[in-house]
Amino acid sequence: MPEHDAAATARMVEQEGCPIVEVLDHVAGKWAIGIIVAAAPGPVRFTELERAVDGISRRMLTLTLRRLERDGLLTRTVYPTVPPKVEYSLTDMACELHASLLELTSWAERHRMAIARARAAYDVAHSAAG
Amino acid sequence: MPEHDAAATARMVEQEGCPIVEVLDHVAGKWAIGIIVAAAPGPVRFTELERAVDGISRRMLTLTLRRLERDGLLTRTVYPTVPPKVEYSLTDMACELHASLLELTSWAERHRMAIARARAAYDVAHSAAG
DNA sequence: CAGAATCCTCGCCGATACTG
DNA sequence: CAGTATCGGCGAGGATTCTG
Repeated sequence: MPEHDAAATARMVEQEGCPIVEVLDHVAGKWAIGIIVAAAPGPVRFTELERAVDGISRRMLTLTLRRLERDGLLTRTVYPTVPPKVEYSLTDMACELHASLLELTSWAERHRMAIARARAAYDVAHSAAG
Repeated sequence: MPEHDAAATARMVEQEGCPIVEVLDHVAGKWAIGIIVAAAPGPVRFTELERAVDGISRRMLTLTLRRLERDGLLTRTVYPTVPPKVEYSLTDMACELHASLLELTSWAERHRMAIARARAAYDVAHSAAG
């Protein structure tokens, strides 16, 4: 049983919706970004995502997929075959999001070196001096 | 004492830089987005940020500011007056990021209702049925 | 293949109190 | 005004094991 707070959920629907900070936390969360970007080209299977996202554990992949599905960003399609086959696709809502997320990962890729250097500089400055 | 793992930091600088997932986790983290967006128009003071970011505690504001400064996204300027005055500004690197983050918050704003509804729907579907 | 279940650890994060 | 210090709960998240 997930047992999410039903009262809180009802309040959200009747009022103004989900708090922005919570939306962003889900949608731009540590693993969600990679998953959405990886799922954008088309239906993707569980194991493909596991390889694509890099560093994610099976557990966190499952949990994040469930949360994204609950938020209406992913659709989950089960094919009752042996072995089982499950495909994840972005909803229209998530497709709209995809471009921004791509920009984000592109930015991260371009600046990862600069960030590493900034950190090292900060660390020496704040260990030697007070 | 921050005591970050110096060996790991050195490895990052010499090799390919900071892992993307970690960059994204910092830059698009729960509070970082709001802070960067709020600081984009120009130098912002601590208390302005505290009011702007909505829901953030003084502690998390401080910690997130420090982390963003360490990553080279914010510059912190202290004016030795009484009472003290501290201003935070985005670095060029962070300015580049700002546009993407704005798109993100805009998306979140537009879809918060839909997300709340999706959740409610998911919850009833997965409590009644198996 | 695509998970569910369990255990355990670590860091986020709020609450509170104190300071230059 | 702009922090720092400390405590404590709770959830993120890895490792491992089991399953239809």
